[in-house]
Amino acid sequence: MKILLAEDHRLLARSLKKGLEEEGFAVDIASAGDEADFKARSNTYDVVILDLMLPHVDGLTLLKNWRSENLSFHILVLTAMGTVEDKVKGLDLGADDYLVKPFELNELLARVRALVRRGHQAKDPVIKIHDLEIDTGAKMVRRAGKEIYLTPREFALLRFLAYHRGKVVSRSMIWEHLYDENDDNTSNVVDVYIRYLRNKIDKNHSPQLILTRWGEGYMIKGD
Amino acid sequence: MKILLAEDHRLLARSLKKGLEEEGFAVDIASAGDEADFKARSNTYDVVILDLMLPHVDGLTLLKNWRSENLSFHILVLTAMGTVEDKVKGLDLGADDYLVKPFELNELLARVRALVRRGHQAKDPVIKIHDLEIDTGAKMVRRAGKEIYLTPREFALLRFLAYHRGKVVSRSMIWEHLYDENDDNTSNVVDVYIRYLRNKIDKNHSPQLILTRWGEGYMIKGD
DNA sequence: TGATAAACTCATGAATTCTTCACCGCTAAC
DNA sequence: GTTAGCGGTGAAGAATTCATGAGTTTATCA
Repeated sequence: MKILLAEDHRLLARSLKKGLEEEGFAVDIASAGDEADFKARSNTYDVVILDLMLPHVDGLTLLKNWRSENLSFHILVLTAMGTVEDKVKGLDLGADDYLVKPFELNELLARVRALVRRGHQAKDPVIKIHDLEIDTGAKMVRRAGKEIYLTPREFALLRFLAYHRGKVVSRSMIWEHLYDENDDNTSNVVDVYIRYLRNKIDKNHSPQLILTRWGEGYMIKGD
Repeated sequence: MKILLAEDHRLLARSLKKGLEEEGFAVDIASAGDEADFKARSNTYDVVILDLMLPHVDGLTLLKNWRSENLSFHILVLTAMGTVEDKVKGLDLGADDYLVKPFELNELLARVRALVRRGHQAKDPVIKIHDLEIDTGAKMVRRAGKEIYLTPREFALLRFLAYHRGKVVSRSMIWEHLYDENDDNTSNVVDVYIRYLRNKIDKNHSPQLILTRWGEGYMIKGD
């Protein structure tokens, strides 16, 4: 299992490397953005641990590029405490997991292991539900073969539903995933976006894929 | 299923309460240590979610006391990131599970469900009684293989009965576990919901699973 | 900076669920 | 057998949740 650790802070990087190695991983370190990019492309890593604050090339940029090129490794993003927006952007841009600094080594190890596991059950970046295809890499959606344009939020919502297909997801869960602040959520944005999605995806099609469970939340049809 | 949420931070408490309620739990909130202690002793909770940083009476103290008195609820401890010692102490002092802030709602819900299950010595999230299956995770009910839709309250009632299968539960017990501290009861709602349940679950089936114990309450058949 | 798209808020009506209430039938006890 | 109380039942109204259309703010990009 090979891991790329893109972390600028030398001391932290070295101690994480040590911890990961004790766990049996092979660890490369990149201390700047461009270096991380180069290494990520020239080796085959199982997991890339990416600090968003990197010199030379910004972590978010890397994330975006890697994802759009559909590289095979999973990405675990590290963000500093308080930079909430990074977290949101990170997840939107396709990080597989994130961790807020400061964290415990054990926590990091657990999550890396989880990502490695995930990576080995050859997963298709394209989710298919009936005649709906969601290409999570290219951010492309098709229904009955026809391409559909979704705005970023719409796509994020659809992906979240699709990821939990066959299960009811509550508004709170959706809200938490799409937004960050747990503010006095009196708004009905989620409902509105469900409607937008239905207009683009379910309208003039059957069966309806987006279902409502009264008092519980929404759900996308399973297979 | 009734839950006490001992969390000081108002906004977080409210949003967690909402999330838990969408899951079908009745949630009381305590925003200070002494309040939590009082409520925990004067109600019968299935799970107490305890933030260790509480005003007035410290969470660790509560934990220690409750444990030494062998109270019946399970305890899920919330700790702030980085306070490692808290975590260790928490587990040593007998918390049943812990969660480090910030956490995802999904994670919390999963753990609470697990604790509820533990409290009733059920390790399978699917409860089976004769040809009735209750999936407490997916909130799905089947009788004789056929899927049945239940409203949130109906499901909550059935789940409560199922967890106490083979035992008689009084109306007041049912009422206490289905509603939170802000509701007061002078009606026969429980009877009415029993009827709704019977219509959906017992009608046209045998044997009858929901039994009446005259003058005592209701009971669902054991195995 | 203005034009355009996206994100969000708000108000309203519809659908569904929740609760109450009145009345009836049944059970248990005298 | 009578009776007092308990539980069952149907229906109506209250309350909650959803769907929807339109308008407002915010972000994006030339």
